[in-house]
Amino acid sequence: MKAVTLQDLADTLGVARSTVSRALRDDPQISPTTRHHVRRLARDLGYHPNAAARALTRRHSGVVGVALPRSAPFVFANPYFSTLLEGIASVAEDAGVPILFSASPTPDYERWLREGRVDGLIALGYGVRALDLEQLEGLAGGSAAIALVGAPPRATELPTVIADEAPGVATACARLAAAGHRELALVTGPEGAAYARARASLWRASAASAGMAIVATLHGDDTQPGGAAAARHLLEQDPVADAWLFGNDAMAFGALGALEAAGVRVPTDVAVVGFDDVPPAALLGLTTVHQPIRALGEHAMRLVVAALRGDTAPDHTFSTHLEERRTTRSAPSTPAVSSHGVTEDVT
Amino acid sequence: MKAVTLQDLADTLGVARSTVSRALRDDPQISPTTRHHVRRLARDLGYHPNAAARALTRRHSGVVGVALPRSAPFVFANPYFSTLLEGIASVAEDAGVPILFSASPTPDYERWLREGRVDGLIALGYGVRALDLEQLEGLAGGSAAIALVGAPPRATELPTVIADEAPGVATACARLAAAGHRELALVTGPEGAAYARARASLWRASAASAGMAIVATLHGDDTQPGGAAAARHLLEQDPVADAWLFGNDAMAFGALGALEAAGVRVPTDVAVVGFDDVPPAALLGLTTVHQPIRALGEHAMRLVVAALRGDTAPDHTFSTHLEERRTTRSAPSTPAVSSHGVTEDVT
DNA sequence: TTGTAAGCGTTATCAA
DNA sequence: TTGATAACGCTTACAA
Repeated sequence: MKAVTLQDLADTLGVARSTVSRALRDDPQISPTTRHHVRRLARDLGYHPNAAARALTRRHSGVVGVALPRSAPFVFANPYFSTLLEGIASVAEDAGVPILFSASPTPDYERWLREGRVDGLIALGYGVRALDLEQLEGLAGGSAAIALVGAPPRATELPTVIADEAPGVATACARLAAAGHRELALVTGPEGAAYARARASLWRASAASAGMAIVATLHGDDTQPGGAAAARHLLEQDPVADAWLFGNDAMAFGALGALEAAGVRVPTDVAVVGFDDVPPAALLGLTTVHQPIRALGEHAMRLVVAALRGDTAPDHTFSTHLEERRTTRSAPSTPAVSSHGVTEDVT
Repeated sequence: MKAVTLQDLADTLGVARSTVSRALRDDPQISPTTRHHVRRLARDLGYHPNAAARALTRRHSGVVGVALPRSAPFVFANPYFSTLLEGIASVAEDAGVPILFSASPTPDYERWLREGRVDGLIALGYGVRALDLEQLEGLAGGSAAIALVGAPPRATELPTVIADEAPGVATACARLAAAGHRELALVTGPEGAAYARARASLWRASAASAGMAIVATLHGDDTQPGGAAAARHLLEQDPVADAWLFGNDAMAFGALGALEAAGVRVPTDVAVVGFDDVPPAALLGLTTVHQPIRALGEHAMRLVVAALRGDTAPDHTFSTHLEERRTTRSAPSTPAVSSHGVTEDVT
């Protein structure tokens, strides 16, 4: 039951184990015959190089870690992360790089880098706190290949993959204004999260310049139940805002369910706009700000793979746009009902 | 930029590195003072044990591999796998076990085990072929901790986590029959997949004993577009079966889209039943056979973690049930329209 | 309680 | 082209 080692091969072949090692790795200076013999024996005996020993001498593991921002139930229940992982994993697959992950909220990932368990790291979203960021920057100064996905808590030199949210938000506001909305409700992400704050102020600014106001702001937790709860709160207000903006699609899904349960018609009574455009959004006909999630993941892994090879991958700027579906109403074709000039807001 | 090693600590402290090693690991026989000194220095210098060296001497890595059945885009686009991973990852998180994965279709995982890269393995679904199965059985005879999720291609001694599909399917057929359906269409999974074949014959048998017949069978590819394509085919038949059974929810989602595009009303014109009950199914109101996907994943990881510790986890049988939602019609409350005796089929 | 020394399985350097 | 041999960083008998 013991594993076959290089020494075993060397012994039964009567050669030095360095010879075997070389034969197995296409070392240019090795006789074709011995190479052949060694390989045949290796196959016959089922030899597999020990990963730990190899990593120890080579001083790298060939593995890339992915740091998830929260615990497993949250991350895997959220299609945003699945889609990000889809992008990450598909590039990793092509590059032949195995991925190590743990959903632990503890910053295990920094330890992994230091322990040599992984050579590179992709840190997702608000899993990165200001404190960790400093550590990561130090590590990156060494040989670690690091990429961040999503807005970090502060400006950093670390390669960061992010999409410009302004275009999508601006279009959304323009459309909402054109459809006659004037007072909106906003359900943002967790209070502490930098990205949520940024997104919220972007919505506010865009709404203002489209001639609308945000009359109610709630903090959600980025989950579907959280969105449902927010919806119930919003429904209690008087008057109820007739267009609701969400910090992500998951919350919008929850709200849609709550709205249906309450017998409120969408988009007739209230319009709903999500954020991210995760796959189920299309299924449900949710109008949402589209982010190229999968492409973000792909690019992050590409950056890391390139850094691992000592190369540097080209930078790329991602954008967003509005995906208009069935949870918002379009601008009235006949301006009969609305007041004059309303349609001027449309871009 | 070089990493701090045990030797470094030993040198600056003037002790042997074995002493340092012991002090760092709560070795019972070590003086509290030296232990304290060592630990303080370790913290100050930012010492982190090298994972490769440790794995090399300890002969295990502490990592568990997850073998995905297909390539990344397929796996992560499918909520079934996300949910499975949710269960797997949440148990792993509690146990402090990192997860290594690659979505490569090649059986890399068997190599991983032999290379000592992972100590245990969870192989998902039809990623396991008959050939690999033999290898895995051999490995499990050694010290490898292996668990399978989903029906393997043939009977095996390997711990397998699976849900009994019969109850859910039986109820579905009973309800369909009660609602007046007599001729069904079935869209199964990939032709070669063992699980798809099993599921198909279960549907056939259950339908028959509920007095219905399956008049059309199509092979889908378990994806949403595949389901949409299947739906278009089914719509061309004459007459169109008025209840459609799908091998998984993803295909049912695709079909629902195609049906809507074709202007066919669900469930009035055709009833749709999915399989798995992935999260979006509830969102869409899809009637489907519920599998406890997350629990399956949790249990698989529990089996592996237990095996890693030399323990043995309790066996558990999972079941299925029908989740009735809006894509099937219920039995008529007044038996006026249907012939006598129809409602007798209801359990 | 601590030190010495022999591995763990591989790679790499230097001779031969 | 091949062979010794010294790392790589840690653990673990066995001594002291």
